[in-house]
Amino acid sequence: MKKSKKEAAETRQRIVKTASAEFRRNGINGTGLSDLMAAAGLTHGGFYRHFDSKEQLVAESCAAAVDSLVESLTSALSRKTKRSGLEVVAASYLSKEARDDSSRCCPFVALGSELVRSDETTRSVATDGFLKLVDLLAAQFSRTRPDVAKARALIALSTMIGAATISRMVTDPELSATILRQTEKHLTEA
Amino acid sequence: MKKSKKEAAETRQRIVKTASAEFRRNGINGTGLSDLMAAAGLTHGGFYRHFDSKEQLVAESCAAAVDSLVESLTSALSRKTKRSGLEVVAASYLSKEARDDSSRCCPFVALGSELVRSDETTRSVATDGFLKLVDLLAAQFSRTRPDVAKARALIALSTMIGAATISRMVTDPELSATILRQTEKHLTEA
DNA sequence: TGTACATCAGTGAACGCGCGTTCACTGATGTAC
DNA sequence: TGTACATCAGTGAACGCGCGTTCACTGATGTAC
Repeated sequence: MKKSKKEAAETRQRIVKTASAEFRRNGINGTGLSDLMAAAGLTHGGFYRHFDSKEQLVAESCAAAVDSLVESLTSALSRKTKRSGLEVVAASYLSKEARDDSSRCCPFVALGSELVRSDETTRSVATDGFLKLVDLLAAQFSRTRPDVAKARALIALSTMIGAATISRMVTDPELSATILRQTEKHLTEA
Repeated sequence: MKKSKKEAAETRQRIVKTASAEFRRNGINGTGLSDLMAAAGLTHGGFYRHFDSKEQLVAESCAAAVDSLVESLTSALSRKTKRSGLEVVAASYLSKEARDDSSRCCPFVALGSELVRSDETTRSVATDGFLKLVDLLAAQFSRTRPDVAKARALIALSTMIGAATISRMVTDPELSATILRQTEKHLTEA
């Protein structure tokens, strides 16, 4: 049953990609390794050929989630429109579609309070990921002093992450929509 | 071993209060009923004399956490200072002390992404709690149209919740402090 | 007011279950000669 | 290039553990007469 090195590398990548979606969808605690491996088309026994522990996969899939978010934001930003960079990013964070598609959303929105309780390595990976997002957004504030741009980006991201989290938690659909709308308006008018 | 009605009611209250701290400290999934009951000075078997399920306790302790937060904010706001209401609230959300004391912090910061995955009842309780905080903060924006004050409060709370969550997640102490400081500055200068 | 009895808060053992992890095994892959 | 053998990706059963929940039991409380 042994697979070639190339196949094994593809399998590993598939597990990380699946995990990055499943963790965001069902939470870290809510995603068992058996279900996760099944979702990747494998049985659970093979997991430890690729990873030392579940926590290691959490860290890697958090990094993968950030990378795919950065990629999708970069691609949206490269489509030249009349909208500012911040408008594009805010629309991506604060649309109803993003709110309802947890498997593809920002990992800090989907997993925020779970990441806070993750181990040092995972939190360190999450920190790097957050800084990547800060840099990406700060770069959109052209003609602004770098330190000011970074502060603005940091605040805008915190605001979007908080608003997106609350908009998911709330049971009243109207309130949820209001949170998204008002926050987007606030960010793009300032 | 039966206790009087008064004692039983006190016990129930003690369990909710303990849970409200323990859930915030260790997360909902990270807090087992045995440990929780032990922390309240009881054995786990008695739990179901007071609650139908763990989830019911989650809902009640979320409400209790919001109530105690509202109380502590109200008390801080009533101490007349030169600071505006928003300044007082922001200081309370974004101080290092608040960041490091998870058992007493805002439940949306401590449990955000876990509450999103909780059941309808819990999320409904959380929604009511969020609206209480919105109203409390909106009331601080005097001489402002009520709908504008509510929008401002909603955005300020989202920002504080997002920033506080990220400041806890991040491994770099300097970055964590910067997030708190810049966000507080941003909120109180606007 | 006193007595007999039902109630029920709290105990601690036990339940089934799913979790993360381990392991013996299979058989295709990769390597040494 | 062909052959013998070591490697190891993936399988599926099994492990111990802690979880939420249930239950028989105890004995003080509360109630009916």
